[in-house]
Amino acid sequence: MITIRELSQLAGVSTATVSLVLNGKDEGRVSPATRDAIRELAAKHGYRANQNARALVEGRTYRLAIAVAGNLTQHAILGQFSLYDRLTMISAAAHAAGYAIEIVQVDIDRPAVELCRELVAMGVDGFVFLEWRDPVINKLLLSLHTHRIPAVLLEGIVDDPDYTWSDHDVTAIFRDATQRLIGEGHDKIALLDCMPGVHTPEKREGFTDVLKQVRDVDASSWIFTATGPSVSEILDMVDRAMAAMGDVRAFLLTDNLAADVVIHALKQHGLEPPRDARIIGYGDTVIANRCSPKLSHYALQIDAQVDFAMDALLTQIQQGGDASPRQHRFGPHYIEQGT
Amino acid sequence: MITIRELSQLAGVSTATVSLVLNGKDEGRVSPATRDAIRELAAKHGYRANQNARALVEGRTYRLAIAVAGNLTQHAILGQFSLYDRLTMISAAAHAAGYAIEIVQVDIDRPAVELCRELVAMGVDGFVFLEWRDPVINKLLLSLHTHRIPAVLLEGIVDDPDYTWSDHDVTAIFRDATQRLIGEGHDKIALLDCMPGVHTPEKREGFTDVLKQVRDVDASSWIFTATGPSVSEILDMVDRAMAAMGDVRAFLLTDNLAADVVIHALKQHGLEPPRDARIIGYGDTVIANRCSPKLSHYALQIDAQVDFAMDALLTQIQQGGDASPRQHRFGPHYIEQGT
DNA sequence: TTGTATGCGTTATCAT
DNA sequence: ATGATAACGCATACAA
Repeated sequence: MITIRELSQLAGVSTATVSLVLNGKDEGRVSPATRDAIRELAAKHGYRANQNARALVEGRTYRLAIAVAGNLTQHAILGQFSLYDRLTMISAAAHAAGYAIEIVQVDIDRPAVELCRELVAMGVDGFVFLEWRDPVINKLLLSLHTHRIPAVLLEGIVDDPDYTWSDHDVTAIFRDATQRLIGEGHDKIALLDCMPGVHTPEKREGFTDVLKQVRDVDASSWIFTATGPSVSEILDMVDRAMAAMGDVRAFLLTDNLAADVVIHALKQHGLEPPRDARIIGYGDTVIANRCSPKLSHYALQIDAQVDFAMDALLTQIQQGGDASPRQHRFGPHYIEQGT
Repeated sequence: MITIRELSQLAGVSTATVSLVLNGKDEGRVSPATRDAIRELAAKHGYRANQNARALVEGRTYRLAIAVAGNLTQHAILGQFSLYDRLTMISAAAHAAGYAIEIVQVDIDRPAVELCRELVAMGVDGFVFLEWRDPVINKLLLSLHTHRIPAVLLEGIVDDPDYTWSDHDVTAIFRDATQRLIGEGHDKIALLDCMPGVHTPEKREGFTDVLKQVRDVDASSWIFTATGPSVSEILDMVDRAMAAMGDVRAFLLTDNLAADVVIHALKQHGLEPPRDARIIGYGDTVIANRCSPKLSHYALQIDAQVDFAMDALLTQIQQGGDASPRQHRFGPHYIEQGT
């Protein structure tokens, strides 16, 4: 690891000059000749700034915390399937900016005051909250806000305009999906809610609203629910759907997770997607790609969300808290595949 | 954040004394009175050492990398389900020792030389390799070894005694499981291999060996395979097992992931576990707890493995590479539950 | 038993 | 346009 000092000796200039150049702060303060020489030298020796020295002098830690909600009794197994992807993406974005991360499970059953204290005591430069549906998030964000510690909420929404978050627009997505199926000429559509409790109102609203507007039908009887994630529950749900609306050939799935089982169930009813049945899912693409045929679905655009959130977070850190909060709701992003 | 200097002023001693005490290096060098006073003061003000300053002076980064194998075309979705747990545990252990982490996806399809260079260039103090089954791990470990960068392999085995790893003893586990079922009086046992390719030989060996020794039967015809993870594949596997050995009531599952589907399949055959059928699984406990009834299984003991690996890694970092490598193979750990 | 001094790599403030 | 130099917080060799 070559240091800025060695670099300065090689270039025959001072460390200050090198620092200016390498941080892009040489706006008409360093001659183009020396600037180019320094850059070339740095590239040649593969110079990489020592983040610890930088952190020390800047009074930061160059560490971020990724906070995931959980509790002791009930693991967030459902959302867990692709948490790994999210963590990897966040870590990559952090790494690119010189940050390392810490992953912290926050037990939401504990008193909020304690949680706030612990989060602050972590001594990180910023927080990424991942998939928080629990209302305690508001208290945590407020606490961090008063401590002037930047934080973003990834895949979640809070009302207060002071906070930064990004999410996808669930209602818009299910609206778009329903419209798509109608546009394809389907008279009947079944909404298979295989993940009740997760954005259930938004999903149903998008579905029923469009059917009411476009077709003037009350689609509430076209919604079928699996109370749990088990195979038998899902099979039962499909059975009920087929029993209630025998000639339905279009299905909207509230989470890709159940796709494999749903496809199997449809086959048992003599329907072979995509030939005999049309299915659209919603959720993680990696999961949509697991079933055969691959599931057409609306993606969560995690990569775009991570980009947005990390950019907002790092900006806030850099500007010392007087950066304005950002919010973004990602619209429908449809991926056509086998079904 | 109170510093060592402020602490020293409060205690009326020098920073050196405080440093010695707080790092436990005051072996008969500081009077008990001042030592206690310093400790009390530190606790009172919640002193936490600035890791960046420490890192700077020690010439370390206080960052670890967690390297996960993957490639662009095929995501490690199967193992991914509980990667999140592992990452969280590792991060917690790292945090306790003052380390932050970076998560890096290593594309195993790329040239090993490139990968090695990139890993070294990360500039971390150590590596945790998570669930590597690809032989390229040997090259990576060798490269890091020559660069004197500590590394451990979690849930994996390499032959070379120079490397540090921990894993569970798959053969021993399936031996134990088979013995357990025999001990319970089961004449016939079906091995349902729902995850071919992952430790397949070890699993089969443990199974057939015990049945050969104890019962003198050739159990190779008692092994049934699902070529993929899909629901229909697994249902088909169970169907074949039931067709081939109609009165079998004991089932050994090569991965908990399929438990839900297997239970469903057995119910279709009129078998209600645990009343009519006995099932033992293998794998992550969080997954075993998802099905109903909960799956009895052999656990991976990830927490113990993380403890072991992280302790080994941190020791190696602290001792500057002349710490001896450690290996450990965790034996069977049975968890009795609903099935 | 305790204190002083030095240096780690960087940024930023002043001179020059 | 560039160079000295002072911090930042800590660990440690050395002095007292």
